[in-house]
Amino acid sequence: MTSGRLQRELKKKKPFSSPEQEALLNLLRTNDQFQNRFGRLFRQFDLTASQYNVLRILRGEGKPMPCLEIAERMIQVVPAITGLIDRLEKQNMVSRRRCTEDRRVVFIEITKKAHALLKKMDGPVNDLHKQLMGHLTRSELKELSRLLEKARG
Amino acid sequence: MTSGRLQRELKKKKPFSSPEQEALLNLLRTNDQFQNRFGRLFRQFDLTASQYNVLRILRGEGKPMPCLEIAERMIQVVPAITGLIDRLEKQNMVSRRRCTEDRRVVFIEITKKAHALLKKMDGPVNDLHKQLMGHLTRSELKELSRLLEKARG
DNA sequence: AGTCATCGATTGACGTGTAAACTAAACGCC
DNA sequence: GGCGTTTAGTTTACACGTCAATCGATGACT
Repeated sequence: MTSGRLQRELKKKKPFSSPEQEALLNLLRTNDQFQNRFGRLFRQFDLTASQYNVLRILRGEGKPMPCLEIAERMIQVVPAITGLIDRLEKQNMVSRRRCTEDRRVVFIEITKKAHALLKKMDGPVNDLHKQLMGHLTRSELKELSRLLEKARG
Repeated sequence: MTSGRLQRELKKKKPFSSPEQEALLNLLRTNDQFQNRFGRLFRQFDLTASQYNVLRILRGEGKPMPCLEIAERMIQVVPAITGLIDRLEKQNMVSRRRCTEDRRVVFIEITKKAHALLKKMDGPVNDLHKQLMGHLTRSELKELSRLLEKARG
């Protein structure tokens, strides 16, 4: 009976009403647990998960990006980006620059300070990836990714 | 090349540095998408996901519960529960009652109004479960649960 | 009995996610 | 040129989630 584990974790009395429900709750719970772990790691560097995410996106792009494009890649609702950028700007992690051709768009640029911070974090972040997922075999990881993509699709 | 899908979704230029990272990001993304769907459903009934969760726990238990026990089952940090209960109480979904033997603990009880609301929501919630996960076969669902439990463990 | 540690719950400060309404710039089209 | 629409970004209001600090009630120990 492998299906008892989540039930036990939730101290649930009745079994799950369907495998769909069980998989869903497993997903939510695993995600929650992992996010906590990452949150704690990021906090050691005075960043939140979202802030780290923004910086990663900017580094990956390699050049300044408009606000909206960042928001899209984060699947984040637009208004939230403003405050996020505000706080990063206050910490000198990014800088805003108004585009001259289209004065509606604001370009966000990552600073040297942020670059250095990210570099310092790369090791620990990768370690955590390995720690959270490393005990799955390579084929299990591929299968997990496949199932999640199928679920999303 | 099945691994291209998430990369495309994130408009990422470089491939993932490891299967661990890819699985992790797939997890985060799938979770996010599903939470949005549920959030939208709950909002139609003027509830948030957390509030619904509290009510489900209370209904499942079948009798009043102390605050702390609810918090534990939600994996939620304790202080957040207070406000959550506050809002539910304001909507007459739960009621607080101080325990007489140990005056530190506060028992939370679900109201008839909440019971009726939950009953009305059961159908739609189950439908959404099916919609989100129903296109996976039974054995895929079991495998997904197994992998997630293993990842957590 | 008196003091100290612990426990259940709460409060306050901060960052974030969501929706709705708004500003300002750019575009489209006559 | 002028008018409406679209677009990028912001503000505001509210619900969380997290941490640190608090408060009253209980328990434990001497």
